[in-house]
Amino acid sequence: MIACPKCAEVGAIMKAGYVRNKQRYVCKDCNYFFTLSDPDQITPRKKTRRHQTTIIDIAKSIGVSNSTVSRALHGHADISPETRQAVLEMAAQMDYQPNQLAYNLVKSRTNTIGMIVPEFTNSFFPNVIIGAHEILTEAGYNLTIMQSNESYQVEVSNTRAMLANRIDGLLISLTQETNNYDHLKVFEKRGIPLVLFNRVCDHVEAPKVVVNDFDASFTAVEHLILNGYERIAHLGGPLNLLVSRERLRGYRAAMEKYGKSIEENMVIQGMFSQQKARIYGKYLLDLENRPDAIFAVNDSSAIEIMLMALEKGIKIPDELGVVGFSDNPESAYIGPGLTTIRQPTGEIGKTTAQWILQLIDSEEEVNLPKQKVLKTELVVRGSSRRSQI
Amino acid sequence: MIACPKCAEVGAIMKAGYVRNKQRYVCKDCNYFFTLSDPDQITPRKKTRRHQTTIIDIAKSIGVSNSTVSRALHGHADISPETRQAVLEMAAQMDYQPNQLAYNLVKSRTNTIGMIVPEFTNSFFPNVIIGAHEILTEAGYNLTIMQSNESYQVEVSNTRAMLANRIDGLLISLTQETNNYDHLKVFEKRGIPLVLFNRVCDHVEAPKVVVNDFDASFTAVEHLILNGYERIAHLGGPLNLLVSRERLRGYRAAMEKYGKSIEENMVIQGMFSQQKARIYGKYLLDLENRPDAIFAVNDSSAIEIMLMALEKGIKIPDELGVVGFSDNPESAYIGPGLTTIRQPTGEIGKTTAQWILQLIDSEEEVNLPKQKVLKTELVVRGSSRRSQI
DNA sequence: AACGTATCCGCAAACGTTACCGATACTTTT
DNA sequence: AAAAGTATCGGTAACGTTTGCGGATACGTT
Repeated sequence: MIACPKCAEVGAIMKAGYVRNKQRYVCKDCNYFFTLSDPDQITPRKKTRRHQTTIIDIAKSIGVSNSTVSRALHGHADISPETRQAVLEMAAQMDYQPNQLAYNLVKSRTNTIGMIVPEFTNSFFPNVIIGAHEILTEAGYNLTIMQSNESYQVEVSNTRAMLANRIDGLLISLTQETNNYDHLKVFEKRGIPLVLFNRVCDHVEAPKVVVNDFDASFTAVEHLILNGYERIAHLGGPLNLLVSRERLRGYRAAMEKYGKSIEENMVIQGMFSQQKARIYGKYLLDLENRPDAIFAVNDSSAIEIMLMALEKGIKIPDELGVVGFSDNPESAYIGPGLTTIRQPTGEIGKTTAQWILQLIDSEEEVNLPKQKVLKTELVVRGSSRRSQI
Repeated sequence: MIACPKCAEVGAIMKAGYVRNKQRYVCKDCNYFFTLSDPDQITPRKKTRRHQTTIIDIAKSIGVSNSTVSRALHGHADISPETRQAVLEMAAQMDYQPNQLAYNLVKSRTNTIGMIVPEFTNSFFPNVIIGAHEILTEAGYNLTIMQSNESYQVEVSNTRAMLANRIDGLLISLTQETNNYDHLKVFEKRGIPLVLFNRVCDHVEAPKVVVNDFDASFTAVEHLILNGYERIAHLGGPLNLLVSRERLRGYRAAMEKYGKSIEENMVIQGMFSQQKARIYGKYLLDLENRPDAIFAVNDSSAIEIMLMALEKGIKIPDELGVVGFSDNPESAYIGPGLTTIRQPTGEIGKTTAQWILQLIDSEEEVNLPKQKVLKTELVVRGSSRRSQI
């Protein structure tokens, strides 16, 4: 018969339904509910996962407490040289690897900086990453990178993941689609440092690292004008990005300064993509009265246009001047080299990283400048160097 | 006077040393040790860090237990629709973000795949990353990337960090310096899946994703030979990398097949770096009897050599044929386009990622093939297309 | 009534570390 | 020798989740 595990009574046991497919009993005497543990089903959940040696293992094997081990491993004070030595040796012997997860949980910090970039296809962001990586590694931080793939949705989900993983700070360059910034404001609210770079926006209270897009754009267009081009088109980026607006402003300013009239049908703001570049390029080159120069928002668009022009037999730079932006590696090598604006990509990364580190260290509100503007450089190559008229 | 906090005795209090620079007392009566809490130093560690709402907060505010909240949030069974609804609403209202760290700790998994690459400067690895990223994101995994910067030391410390962060799997492409593989064997021992790609090695039991380097190399050299080049030099990579050895083998095989004698002073194995490429290039081009073609281990080296040759007035492809490896973006645009081997970078990334996912899912030992070889493609451009003799 | 069943929820133990607060056992000073 | 100081160690509560195991209620069935 079945006996009550509590009062050892035998007579008062009654069935009392099922729990998880196991017969359940109740002892009417002591009102104790119970099920019979199935002896067949011994150790039902065995540790399949190999056990990683923990601090406790070390502690046990040399007969000290885990707090002692912890302190010894971290070179803390309050530990005698002998025990420290013993702990370190045992740790090495047992092949101990600290569990960062537990550490992170208790310290509420991860020593990890997150970075979200829209794309990897151009050389720009990889180079920024290299710069940031250098600084962060030096400071003992890890860098985890995500790619929003120019999609707002992905960007949002990326920030969520970053948040869930409790990164100590976020470096982000926005998607060309991004119009809503609530997902960034969450970081402010949580007090997690945030630095925007390159593709920045207003509407969010965070430091920004950019280049002097206005000046660069102005210089580029001025350069074209000084080389005798008159009817200069601008193939710009999406206007929700500050970069695009600044470059547009620079373009307009330069045109205005030199008294060139802007033909509005030759100012196009579009998305970044090869396909779009082809479409807009075709449009511009097929115009009744086509421009004699094009200032494009990036090198890949510029190159796309150059290739189309060459195909059509339009001579560069004589019949068409082209200037790009960013100085991709291929730009130096294409037909007549592509004149472009070189951005200090490594510097951007470094600056961004340094800034986030400062924000993390300084508990609250250092009054740093809201924005840092790095200098670009006009690289003149064949695509715009017209024999002076 | 000082009173004992326990027995309220006043007479029997004596000093009893210091703890952390604070005077310590003992009550001789009840043998109770204590320190005086400094009233000035009120709330010494105030919660500067903003409190993030936890599951417990939600539980309290709607009067259920935290286990109920947890189950509700995860769409578990055993929760009534009403409570689930209430929990979800409250979670949204309180702006709850799950703490992945705690989750990771209890589940012993992080849903994160680590990736270590030697460099970012060429387009190769970024493209691999794009491919891997796509697959992993789709499967709900995060990808965290580290850069070993072609340094063995950094690679080791990267693997340590990955280990500490308890990644679920590692994708790695080795440094050109890497000769010791103990840091990878740790992963085997721990049962953490590992996939090598591109820069792989023997000596470690893990799946490898590579391209058909031998065939590619053979094809490239054969192509040069068929274009009438006779004295073909090979600028290879460091021989501890399998890639380098395979490419060298392919080179030798092709030369042998067509009865070309190999002049051993024209076979150079060196490190990947622009500087080295320049040095070796100068050496080759300055040889008494210089080669009439060069097959280089990568495009940047090849381009470096092309530029040097052009500078010296050596005509490409007539006086010098050049073939590279990888098809960097700039290779299509340089002077006479650079003939090169296109690698399926995206595919490499995808394959690697798919493989690690399989390894994670299948508990132990699926007998997958040990190695996957992807196909490359010879891209013929101007640098090797000699007018047939 | 007495018993059986299904549904829903709570308790509490992990997960591995850190850090606060004491507690020993000595050594030194008075 | 008593009192005070020093150096070194331990106990244990967090950190925020998940989850196995039971408990409790409500309802259906003999």
